[in-house]
Amino acid sequence: MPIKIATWNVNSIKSRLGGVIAWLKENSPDIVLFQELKCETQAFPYLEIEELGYNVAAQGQKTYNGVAILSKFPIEETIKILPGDAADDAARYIESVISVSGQILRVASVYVPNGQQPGSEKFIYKLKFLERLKAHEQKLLEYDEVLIIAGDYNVAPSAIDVFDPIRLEGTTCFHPEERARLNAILHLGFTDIFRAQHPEKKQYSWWDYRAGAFQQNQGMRIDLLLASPRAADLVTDSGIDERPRAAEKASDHAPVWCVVDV
DNA sequence: ATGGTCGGGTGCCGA
Repeated sequence: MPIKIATWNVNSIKSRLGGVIAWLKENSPDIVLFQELKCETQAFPYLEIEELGYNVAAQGQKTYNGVAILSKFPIEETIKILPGDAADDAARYIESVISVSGQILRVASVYVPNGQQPGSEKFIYKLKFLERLKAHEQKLLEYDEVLIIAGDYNVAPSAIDVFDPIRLEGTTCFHPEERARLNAILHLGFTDIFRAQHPEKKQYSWWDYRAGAFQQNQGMRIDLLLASPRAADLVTDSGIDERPRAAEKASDHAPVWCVVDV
């Protein structure tokens, strides 16, 4: 049974709701992973989303961050924090077990910190967050499940994933320390679904609002769907839908999707 | 060109 899974950094669910609902209606993804809700949990537009046939698990906070999981299938259990740092209460991680006609699927929506500038305190927090994510994903791999951990990783994996790799080398989202930590996650056995399916394709998932970056296609591929070995074996299709990025009042990220035949 | 444009929330911060 083909299951369509999408990840999308919406950059404020409340200001994006019309476009998000239109995209959900047009594309009918079965599971959707949101980042950057920018609203508190109780302010999530549950009614409007549930009306489309989704169950919702959300973890928000005031002003910043915020992640959610939408599923047309029952959500069995959910955790709302990334283990490994009890002092970190930022709403950057949510993970659910989803039951698809008797089969178990585990998905997570992750919003990796942007990191501001290399060397800054926020950059160190980003690197530590990626290490925490690796430790958790390593544990999850032991379950040998169909597992997809997707979201805004805020790291472009390789030179092909940024519009000017020479100029951008060493800058935020394309720094060797970030790539090393993302690669450490991939080396656990995760597959970057889009890249595995489209080895040569230069396509981005994020474009800066400033300086006409989208119009000039000056972007980065920082929104990733990472599949466990069992999930990777079931992927039949994937892509990045740039159309919503061209719309009025667009998020600066495009949705990235895949199909898993469970 | 070391800028620029967004959203949140009400002064700037984060991206």
